[in-house]
Amino acid sequence: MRYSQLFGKTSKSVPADAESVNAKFLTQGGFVSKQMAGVYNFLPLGLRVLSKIQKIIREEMNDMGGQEILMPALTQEESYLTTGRESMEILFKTEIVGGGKAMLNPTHEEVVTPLVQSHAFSYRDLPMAVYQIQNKFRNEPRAKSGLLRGREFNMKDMYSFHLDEADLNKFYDQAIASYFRIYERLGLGKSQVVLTYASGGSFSRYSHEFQAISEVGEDTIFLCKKCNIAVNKEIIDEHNFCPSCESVDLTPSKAIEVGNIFKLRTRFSEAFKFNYQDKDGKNNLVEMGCYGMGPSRVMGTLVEIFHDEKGIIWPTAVAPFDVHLISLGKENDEVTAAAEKLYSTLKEQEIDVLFDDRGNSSAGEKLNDADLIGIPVRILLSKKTLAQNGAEFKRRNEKSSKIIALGEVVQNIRG
RNA sequence: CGGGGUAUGGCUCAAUUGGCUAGAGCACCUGGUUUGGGACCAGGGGAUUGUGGGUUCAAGUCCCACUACCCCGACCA
Repeated sequence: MRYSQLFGKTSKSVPADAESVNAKFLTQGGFVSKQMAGVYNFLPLGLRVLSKIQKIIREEMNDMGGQEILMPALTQEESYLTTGRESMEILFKTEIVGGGKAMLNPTHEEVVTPLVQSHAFSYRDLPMAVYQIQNKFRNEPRAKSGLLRGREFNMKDMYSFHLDEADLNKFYDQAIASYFRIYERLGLGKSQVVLTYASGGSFSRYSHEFQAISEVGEDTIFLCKKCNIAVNKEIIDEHNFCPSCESVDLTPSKAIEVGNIFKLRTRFSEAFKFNYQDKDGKNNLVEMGCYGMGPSRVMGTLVEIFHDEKGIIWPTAVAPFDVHLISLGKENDEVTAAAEKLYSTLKEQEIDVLFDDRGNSSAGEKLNDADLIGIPVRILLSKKTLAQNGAEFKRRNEKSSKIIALGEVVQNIRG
């Protein structure tokens, strides 16, 4: 991609209302553009990052047997009356012309439960799990912090259906492992995302949150350093010890919730009378679990965790491009020619490259933009580097740069 | 939903006690110069000052209402 043709340029000044780091850098870098409070447009750079996050999540969900579907954003009021959740304050409600009401789904239990019910009748159809990646709508009293708390936001939600509690428990534990693999691939290790015990609702003792340690987080968790797990505020109010080792030595820490899983048990199958028939011809309620993770919030979280004063430092797996190629050449000079040639070579090698081909921008402007956008590897061509028949190679997360031979650029990028 | 703050070209800001044709920087367009950390010269386009009322000879400026946005808190199956 040529930077000169990219839709969504960087800007030197940032809107005064972009206070949080993720809103500031993502807006300034041309990744997103705010529509209204808590609602964002994703521009080409931003969509690339979001898609990469979704791809990783999708692969792991498929890996644990989830089947991807797509449910509607809009659902008739009746389903919410069935579960008694029509009174949730965060529900966006709208009138249907000709009568009736519809809701913009804040989560999809009201959709997925009757959907699966209409296609699964026998114990032979279970267990199974479906998931989708789709936008959710929540009428938050206060949207805040850029992508961290929105009114419309991207969400992966998986729902699992089981014959009994034991099978639910087994799948639930697999989901925990799967979530940690996702965070790991996103660049967040076990010291950065902590399994956190939260209140379980009426049918199970605990639910679990995945909390990314960050000063800007709106949650406070209480960390047991011995077990590397935490409890949230609700739990600490009930009993102030680690649920695993019962230690009382808990350290408070601010964190961003980047995942949340629940054992729903029969909360929804009961409401919709979702029974299956077992071997003996007896009807039993289906056991359910749900597993949420928000790609857009994850994206904001990554910016909050991986940045410096100049801009974003994307983890390799989610960076919008692999390489940021900068030419400091003039129109029709040898530097420009060499950069064009290198750009073609990189594309031929299927390396995803953003080529800053602007002829009328200063070196400083290009270098600062590269730091702001945060692509992991920067390759720069100038008179100086060409004098050595080379290119400058610099990683975004390192201070130093080095000159490498023009013929070895590809292997340096891959190495 | 309670408290605090803000609203002026696309963006960041200015405009004296209420007083002349609402200024500047960035961005954008034209021409020229320039290229290793946000260059320069010349010219140019772009605003009914968030919305609606009110006071006044005169309102960006004062008053009232509303709306939007940001921050703190509450809320967050």
